[in-house]
Amino acid sequence: MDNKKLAELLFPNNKLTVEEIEKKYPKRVLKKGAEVTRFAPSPTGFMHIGGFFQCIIDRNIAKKSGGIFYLRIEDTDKKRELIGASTIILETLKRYGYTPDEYEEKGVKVVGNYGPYFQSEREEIYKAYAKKLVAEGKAFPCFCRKTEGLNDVKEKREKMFSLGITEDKDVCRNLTIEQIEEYLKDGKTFAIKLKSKGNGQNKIKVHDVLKGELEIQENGEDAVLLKSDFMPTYAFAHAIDDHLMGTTTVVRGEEWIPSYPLHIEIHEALGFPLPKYIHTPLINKIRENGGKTKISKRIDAEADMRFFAKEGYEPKALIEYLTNLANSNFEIWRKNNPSLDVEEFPFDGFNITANRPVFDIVKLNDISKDMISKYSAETCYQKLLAWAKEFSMENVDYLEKDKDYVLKVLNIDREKPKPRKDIYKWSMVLDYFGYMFSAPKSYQIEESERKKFEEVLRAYKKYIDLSDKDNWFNGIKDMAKTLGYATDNKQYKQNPEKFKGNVAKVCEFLRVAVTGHKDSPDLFEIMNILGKDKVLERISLIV
RNA sequence: GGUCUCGUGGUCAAGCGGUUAAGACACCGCCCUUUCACGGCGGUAUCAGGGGUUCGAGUCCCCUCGAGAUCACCA
Repeated sequence: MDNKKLAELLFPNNKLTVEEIEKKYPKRVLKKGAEVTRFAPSPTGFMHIGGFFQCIIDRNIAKKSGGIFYLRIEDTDKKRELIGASTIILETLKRYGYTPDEYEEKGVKVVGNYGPYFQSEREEIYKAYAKKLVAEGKAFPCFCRKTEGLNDVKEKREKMFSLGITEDKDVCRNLTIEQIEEYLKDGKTFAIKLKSKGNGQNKIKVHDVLKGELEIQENGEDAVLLKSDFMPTYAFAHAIDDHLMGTTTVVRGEEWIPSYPLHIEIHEALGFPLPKYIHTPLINKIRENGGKTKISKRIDAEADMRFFAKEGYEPKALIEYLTNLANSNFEIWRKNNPSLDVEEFPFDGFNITANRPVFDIVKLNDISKDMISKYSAETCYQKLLAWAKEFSMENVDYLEKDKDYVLKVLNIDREKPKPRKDIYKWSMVLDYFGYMFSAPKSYQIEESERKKFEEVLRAYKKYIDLSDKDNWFNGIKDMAKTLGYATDNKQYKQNPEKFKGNVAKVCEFLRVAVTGHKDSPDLFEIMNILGKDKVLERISLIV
């Protein structure tokens, strides 16, 4: 068969040659050891936390080596594409301070010389390489009817599994040029498939940075390179783009390992050297039955990066949490360098734990609490306001009008050497300090203590003194003594039966009356900010 | 079903043939304290199981089991 003739037959209008393309994408001039990485999502919805996890690795590898981190949108499947998804992805990256070195904002701008960065705009490139492979006899047209609909595909798949078929050499590879000409004349559409030289029974050794050498079945399948709409498949586009764009290390999820041999064969057919591969572990969640499964868009809110924005998590807190998942020595570093930015951490992208981690929001909360506890009241206010403007408009007015009061509230137990650590996301603030804005709706008090509770409140009306903290407490102490409570904790502990309780108990009652809760920040601060009138007003609501 | 990956406390995990098996989160207790916290100190709890190799195994080998991923003209 005359392959050159076949190539012309199949691609009569594609004059762009591979040589011309290669000239447009010269080798990157970077310092020795510089790594080029990329994040290459398909715009099918929101940005997934697993994708962001990979971005952290990508960016660190590039940054630490003085290389390039770029964003490429893999929008070759029109059916699955969601309008606006690529914008969400870029916005998410920017929110976390991860603006790529090269990227494209559709209709706005292109940053970088290796674009277009949307695969749908690179059709001519893929066709040129496909044409070349056909001309070299390494690929062929397949006229088989496309499998329509997901159910058909699934059924066919199930059948193949049950039969244990590992090879799939396509019948169309044996078509004669006359047959092809005829099909073409009939207007039949075709896909371009790789003429695989592999054997599914053979094992080949492949290399992954994290897992080392892996032994997997060789690719034995005539995989589709160009779909019948002439858009490339992932495998084909990946090989071409990462070659042209100079990617040195491919970071992707470990779900790609099984198709790794295919990618290798495509690289070989194309004559491209293989980049390094890092197959990252998938992030899991614990399920009700105790098992773990990969964190999923459908059931886990945290899979969507927008969740953290909406909840008002600090971007850096999430970065630190995820960084720790990748490099667990981060915690020790953080302990030794409490004031450094996470960017300074000597991240090792080539040495990431191979286990599949379980996403633990409690741990994230802890990191976040610690971070926020170090902020000044003013910083808190600004961040809270920014969050409200984006996700809680109904509170913006109030926050702006009563800035001074909010600032006072935020300042409770803050800006001191050992600040309180309670706030971990901005969405919780107004609720958490709800009692500073309106009287509590319920009180955390047991019925058995109700009488004592009310007795204390009645008495306190006479003892209240907010002139300063000492006077305030002396007033409470005097009252406690009069009512039969211990004012000395040690005395109380020695003879608890002699007293109704200790001052602590009295404070608890007062706290509950004012805030509704048994736990709240410094009580004097709260009363002081509220003012004597409001405190008395709240007490009057009860007795 | 085939193939591959991964199994150290509840969770994240150090560990690379000899350790009292780090550390962090969570949990519990004590101390500090005018309350709640913060902080300090301490505690419970882990090598999936079974065989080897070795003077010695979480660490090396084999098997079993468990969990996960994948097998599309989706990425």
